[in-house]
Amino acid sequence: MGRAPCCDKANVKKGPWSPEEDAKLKDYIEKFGTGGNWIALPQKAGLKRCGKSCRLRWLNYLRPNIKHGEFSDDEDRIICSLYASIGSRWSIIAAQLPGRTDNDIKNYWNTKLKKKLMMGNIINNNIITPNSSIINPKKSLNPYHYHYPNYSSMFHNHQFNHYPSSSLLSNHHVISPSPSPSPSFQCTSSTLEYNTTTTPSNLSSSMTMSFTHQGYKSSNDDDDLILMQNNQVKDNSTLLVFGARDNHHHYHHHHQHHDHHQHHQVHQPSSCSSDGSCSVVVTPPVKVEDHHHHHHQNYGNFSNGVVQRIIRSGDDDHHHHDATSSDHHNNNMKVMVDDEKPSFVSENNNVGIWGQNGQSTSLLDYGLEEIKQLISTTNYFDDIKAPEKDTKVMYYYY
DNA sequence: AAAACATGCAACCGCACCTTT
DNA sequence: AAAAGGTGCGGTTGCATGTTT
Repeated sequence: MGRAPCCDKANVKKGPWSPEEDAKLKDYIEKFGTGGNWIALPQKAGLKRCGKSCRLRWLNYLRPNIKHGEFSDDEDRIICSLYASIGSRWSIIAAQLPGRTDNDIKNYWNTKLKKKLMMGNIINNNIITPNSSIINPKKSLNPYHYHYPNYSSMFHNHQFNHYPSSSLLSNHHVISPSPSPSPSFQCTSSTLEYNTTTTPSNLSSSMTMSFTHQGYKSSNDDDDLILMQNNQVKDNSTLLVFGARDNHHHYHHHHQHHDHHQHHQVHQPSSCSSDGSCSVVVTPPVKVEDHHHHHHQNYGNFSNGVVQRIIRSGDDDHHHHDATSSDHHNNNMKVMVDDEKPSFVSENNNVGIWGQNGQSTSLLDYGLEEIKQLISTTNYFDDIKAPEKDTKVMYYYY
């Protein structure tokens, strides 16, 4: 049995708003406010509209300081980066863009920005042939140390990377991320308590790799840990891993993993490793301002196109209080990177969140490729499937 | 010129969650 | 404690407009 409709559909107007309706609604709200009750508002305001419709019209169009029109480069970057870190939580993303509505951003992303990202770039010819094997990042680091003022500059490069369709998911290429100076930002309460300032200038390269499951399963079937294979990283690198194992199916799969409203995964890139360690820690996501939720879904795994955090060990993790499924066993998974086959080990303490010595990397510093990766493993190319056991992750080397 | 197709965007819908009774 | 009411979110739809054939 479904719930009762919020209004009498038969006596309610639908479709576009007329200027008269707009005026009525605007006048009423400016005089009396919403009264905390959208359902009752249309009747009081003399509108034959559903309360939800009034609310939407007000929030998305009529309320003051709504910004329409072109998105700026900065806005693009913020949207991209936040999308990479928290997925399609449009309301949260909108909170970072004054005057923009979630609906606006959502539409913009779906119709333009995503396409820009997928089609409009690979940077400065830093393309490793699609069929190349795993790249030794050491050889790739320095030559690809570029800086871009913003995403827009990348969009305009138009140096297309003509992937064969499936290679988007399975092959390896090196790009230069966009270590642009990014604005710090603060989220409102109930969103991300995140306030950061700087972008490392030493971000040097990134690459994608494929990984294969090695049979590890956590207690939760969805929490597949991964092991790297053929990894040749050897230096003081710190890695960021972007998980994107597509162990679900199509379009909707990530939605069920959104515990939307209160859970917000925070991706916390690390600062430069300076202690000689090659270790990387996969931490579970952070739950922010969660006063209400008690069921946690899959936030610690590599599905659903939401980035995972990988940060170097040795730092304080004062935010790490959300026991997601993947860390029922271990608070963290640690990836040891060395000459030999790397492996995960548990790491139960000293998890760095904000980087070392107060240095932090903005949430807004995701590279283009990372976002593309996320797009490609969520819903943009539904027809492209990774092999069953493959997992795509993205690395950042510092 | 007009039909077909593509695009962008405002608005709607169902659902999950929160609050009130 | 449970049901009902209200809110807000993300996904989807439908239409107006633009573009291509």
